[in-house]
Amino acid sequence: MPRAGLNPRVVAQAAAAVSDDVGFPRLTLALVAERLGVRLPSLYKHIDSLDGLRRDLAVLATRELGEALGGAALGRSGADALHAVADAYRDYARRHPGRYAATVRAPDPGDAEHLAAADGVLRTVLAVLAGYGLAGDEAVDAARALRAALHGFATLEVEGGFGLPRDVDRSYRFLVAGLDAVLAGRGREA
Amino acid sequence: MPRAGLNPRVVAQAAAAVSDDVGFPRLTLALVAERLGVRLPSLYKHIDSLDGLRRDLAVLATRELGEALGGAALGRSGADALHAVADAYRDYARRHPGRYAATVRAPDPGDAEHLAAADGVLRTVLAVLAGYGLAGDEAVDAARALRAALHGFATLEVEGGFGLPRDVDRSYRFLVAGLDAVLAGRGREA
DNA sequence: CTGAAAAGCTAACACCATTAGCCAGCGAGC
DNA sequence: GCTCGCTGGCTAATGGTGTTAGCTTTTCAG
Repeated sequence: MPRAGLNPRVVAQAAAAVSDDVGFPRLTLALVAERLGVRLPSLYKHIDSLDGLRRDLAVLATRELGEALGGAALGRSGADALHAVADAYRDYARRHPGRYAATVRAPDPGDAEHLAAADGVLRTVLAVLAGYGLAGDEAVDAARALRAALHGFATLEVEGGFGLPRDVDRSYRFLVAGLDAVLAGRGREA
Repeated sequence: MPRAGLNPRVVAQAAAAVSDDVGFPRLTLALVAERLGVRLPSLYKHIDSLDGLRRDLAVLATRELGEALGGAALGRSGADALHAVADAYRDYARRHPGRYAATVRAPDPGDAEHLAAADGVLRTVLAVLAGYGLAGDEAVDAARALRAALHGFATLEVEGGFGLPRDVDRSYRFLVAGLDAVLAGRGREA
């Protein structure tokens, strides 16, 4: 019997695929093993536990999200950058709902790899805010507000939380326009 | 052996307590039964399934949230109402994190009870927006943006997603001030 | 070619959700 | 006040899941 050639990275990617298919809360070792054509206990040669796999998935997804945001911000600034980054954020959540859900997991303080991934996202956001003239404590506040707005919208959209018939794209543009207005207002004062 | 005197409402309340204790994802029938001093299968006389219990909890929590928001809005208008409602929203999420997490579940279209609970929340939000002169489609956009911002902030705060040392209360005030500014700007135009 | 590390396997266990079927408490009505 | 029937709780059993232990076989270094 030839070997399957697994390693932690491949297993995490399979977990990402499963999570996107069935939803993050229904991610299960049985489904990951099935997708990899392997018996369930074999996974334990490459992961610590289900929770460990969830952490690995969070790192993978956070890294991907950071790359997507960074790519969107590249070569842009000001409102242009804000729109591109916000679009990239929403796109990632819609295209990879399971991965995105894994993203909300907070890194625990000693986890350098996870912290680095989260820092990648944060750096791009702070760069966008710098384009509005925001820095220091105020930039942290703005980054949190921005992330809260984007995360809340993405979650509610993906989770089907917008019941009313109003077009979601329009509401999204309303939100981003509002974010731009707030940041511009704050930036000018600084 | 005397009876325990359960009913669907009592079971849902126990589920709410468990969910606040251990977190919504770790809500389990075993823990609910233990809290009620009853064997696990006995719960099935009052619930349909674990998923059904999660729905019941969502209804309970959404109703409570609606009442909290409605109470906060009572007798206020404009920015005053916005601040009160936003504070009540954040408070509810912090005091009842498990219940709050249940809140994100979208009602399925045929579920009148759940829809009514969600409508209670929506009505209060729309009333606040009316105080800014917003109505119609624009009010729906604003309601979504407002909910996204509050939900995103609450989730990230409760989940421990704010890693930086900056005071979270200050960031929260920044967010609400921004919301007020956007709504005031939009309202004036109308 | 050989030996040892690593990868995948089977077997076993504990925990959970769910269903079937039993028995006891309790109220309606004679 | 007694009985009948309903209802609420129970035990037992099943299938699925995460986890560990221990075995076998592939694979690669020397």
